Amino acid sequence: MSERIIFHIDVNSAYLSWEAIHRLQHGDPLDLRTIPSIVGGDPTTRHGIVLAKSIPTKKYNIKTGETLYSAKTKCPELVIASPNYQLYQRCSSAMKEILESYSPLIQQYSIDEYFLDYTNMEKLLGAPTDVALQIKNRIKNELGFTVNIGISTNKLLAKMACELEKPDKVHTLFPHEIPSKMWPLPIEDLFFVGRATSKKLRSRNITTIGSLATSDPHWLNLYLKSPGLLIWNYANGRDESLVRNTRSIVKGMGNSTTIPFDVENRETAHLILLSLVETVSTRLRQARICTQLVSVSFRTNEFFSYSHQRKIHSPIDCTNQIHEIICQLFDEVWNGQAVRHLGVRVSELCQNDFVQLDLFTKNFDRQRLLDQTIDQLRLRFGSHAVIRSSFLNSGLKALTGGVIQDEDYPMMSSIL
DNA sequence: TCTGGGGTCCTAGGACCC
DNA sequence: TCTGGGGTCCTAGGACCC
Repeated sequence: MSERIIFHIDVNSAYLSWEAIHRLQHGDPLDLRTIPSIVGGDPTTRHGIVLAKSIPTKKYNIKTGETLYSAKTKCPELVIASPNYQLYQRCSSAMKEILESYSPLIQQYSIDEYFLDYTNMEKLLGAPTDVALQIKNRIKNELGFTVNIGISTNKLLAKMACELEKPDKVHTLFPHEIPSKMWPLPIEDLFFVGRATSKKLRSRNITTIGSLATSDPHWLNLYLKSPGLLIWNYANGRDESLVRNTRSIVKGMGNSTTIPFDVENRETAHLILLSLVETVSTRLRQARICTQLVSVSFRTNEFFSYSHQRKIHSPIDCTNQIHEIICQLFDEVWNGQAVRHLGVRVSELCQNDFVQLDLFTKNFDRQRLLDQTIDQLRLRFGSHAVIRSSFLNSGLKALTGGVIQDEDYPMMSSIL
C-alpha cells in the first residue's frame, strides 16, 4: 500500500473574510481584511464576544472569544460586523463544490475546514503541491476568499501544516519535516492541547511540541490519562484516522441560549426552556429519533454553571413530554439565583420506529400526531407559522436555537 | 453594554447487586 | 464486630474542538 496524501483546507479568518467579500460584492469599497475588524455578537443582548478577527487586528492582542468591550478598549477604531450564518453556509458549500473536483473523498470538519484524501490522485491530476496551489488559487479567484492548505501523510499533520504561516499559503509537513517545522512550536499550537493541558505541561517544563514528543509516554499517561497518550502520539506526528465522507452517527442534540436579561422567576425559565425544547424536539423528530437521556443546564449571572439530567427508560420525542421533564429537572436544582443562560440537551438516541411498543402505558399518540402536524406546518409556512399561545405578549422567542436547514450538514466531531 | 453556541469524549464517585 | 471486591449503571463536571 502506498503512503497516503492528505490535504487540509482551512479558510483564513473565515467569518471575517466571508463578511469582507460579501461587502465588497455589494459595492462597499472597504475591504475589512485590510483594517482592524472583527465579527462579533451584540453586547446589548449579552452576546458580545469576538467570533473572528482580521489579521491587522492581531497586533492589538485581541483574541477570539474575548469581550467586545475589552477588544474596543484595546483598539478604539475597531470595526465590528454582525455574524451572518447563512452567508457562511453558502460560502462553505461553494468551496466544497470546488474541492469535489479534486477527490471523491472529502470530509467537512467544520464550516470552514475540510479534509481531502489525495491518495492515488497524483497520476490523474498532478503533484500534490501543484494541485494544492491550484485549489487555493481557484478558491481565491472564483470565490474571493483565501485559504491555507496543509499537505501530509495523515490528517493530524495536514492540519498542523495548515497552521504554519497564514494567509493564502500552501505548506507541507511530511514526517521527515516534523523536527524542523513542528517541534519548535509552543505546545499550545498542538491539536488537542487546550488551556488546562498546556498549564499542566508547562508546570513540568514541557513548553514545545518537541519536548512533549520526547517525554516518557508512560509518565504522560499517568499524569494526563488517555489524552496524555493521544497528544504524545500527535507530537510525534502519529495519527491513523481516516478521511470520512459519510456522516457520523449523531450522539446528541442540544440548544442553549444566553438570555438578554436575568431570569428571576420559574415561569419565565420554564417558557424559555419550552422554546429550546421546541427546536430540539423538532430536530429529533425530523431525524426520526427518540431520546433516552434528557439534560438541562443553566448559568447564573455570577457565571456558575449547573446541569441536571435524567435517564428515560422509554424513549420519547414529544415536545410536551420532554418539556415536562426538563422543567422538573430545572426545579430540582434551581435555588432562585438569577439565570443568564439556559440549555436543553437530549442524548442516548435511538430510532423512533420500535418505540410505539412502549407507548401503550401512556397514550401519547395524540401528542405525537399534534407534534407532527405542527412540524409540517412550520416546514411549509415557516417556523413561526405556529407558535404556542403562552409566548404571546411574553416578549420571548417562541423557538430558540439554531436549526441547521441543510440536512446534509455534517457536525464537527471533536476528534479527527 | 463583560464573558456564544454547537458538538464529543472521559472520569470520578455513589448506588446497587451478587 | 472493624469493614471484601468485582461489576454495572447513573450522574455531574470538565477536557477538548470549531
